[in-house]
Amino acid sequence: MRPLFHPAIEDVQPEAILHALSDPRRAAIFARITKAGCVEACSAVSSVGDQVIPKSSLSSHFKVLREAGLIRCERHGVEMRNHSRCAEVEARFPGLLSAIMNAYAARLS
Amino acid sequence: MRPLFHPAIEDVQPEAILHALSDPRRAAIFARITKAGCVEACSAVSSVGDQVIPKSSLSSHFKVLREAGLIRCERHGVEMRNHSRCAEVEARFPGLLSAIMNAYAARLS
DNA sequence: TCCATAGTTCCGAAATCCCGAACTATGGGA
DNA sequence: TCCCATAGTTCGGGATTTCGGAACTATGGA
Repeated sequence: MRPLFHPAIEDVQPEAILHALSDPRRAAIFARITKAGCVEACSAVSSVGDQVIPKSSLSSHFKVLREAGLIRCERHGVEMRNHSRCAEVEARFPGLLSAIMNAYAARLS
Repeated sequence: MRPLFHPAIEDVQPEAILHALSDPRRAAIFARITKAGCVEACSAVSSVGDQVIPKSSLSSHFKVLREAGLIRCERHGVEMRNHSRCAEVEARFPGLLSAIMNAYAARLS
């Protein structure tokens, strides 16, 4: 299996990050990966809140996060390990990710 | 003409803001309004960079920004005045807008 | 070799975006 | 008052994107 594409940090674009995180489910997935540092599998986040996400949709959400430069994915055996690239992104766009994640956390709903 | 809908600041959702600003043209429009405090008309921003935006598209971009809670629009005679709501949004989601606008400004391309 | 698990790809339906054309609203003449 | 010009919205339908079930691929273990 060919290695997955990951953009270099200098190629990461703000619009891609905003688009990726403008979906609350993707934002929740990213928050979980970031909090855990590394979530072992896509299937480890097979639901967000009480909402079950079909695995084809989940796969494309991970792809969007990966191509936006937010996570790094590598296969370990039969499963995928997803790492947050928040430190890199923070260096390139200071304050962006924390402000976004705080905004979601601050939401009442 | 009935007054335009504006969400109360407590109803403003992070995903709506991220979606609105994930389009570079909308982000540029919002930046211009914010910088100016108040841009007199939609037609005053009829192009972004060297790219001309048709007025039907422009109208819908303003609608997205307005419904996301980012701007306030009121008719003055034949034209519209658009005000940035950045102070309100800043109070609700601290650091969010400045981080986003800085991210766009930091982009090389 | 066969099977189970973990993800990806495919594809059709649904939703969204885009923009030209037609329409509406307002104010300024004549 | 009537007509026109300007400013912006709405409509319609074609293009693009998103969603998710079903089929497929990749890996490791029995």
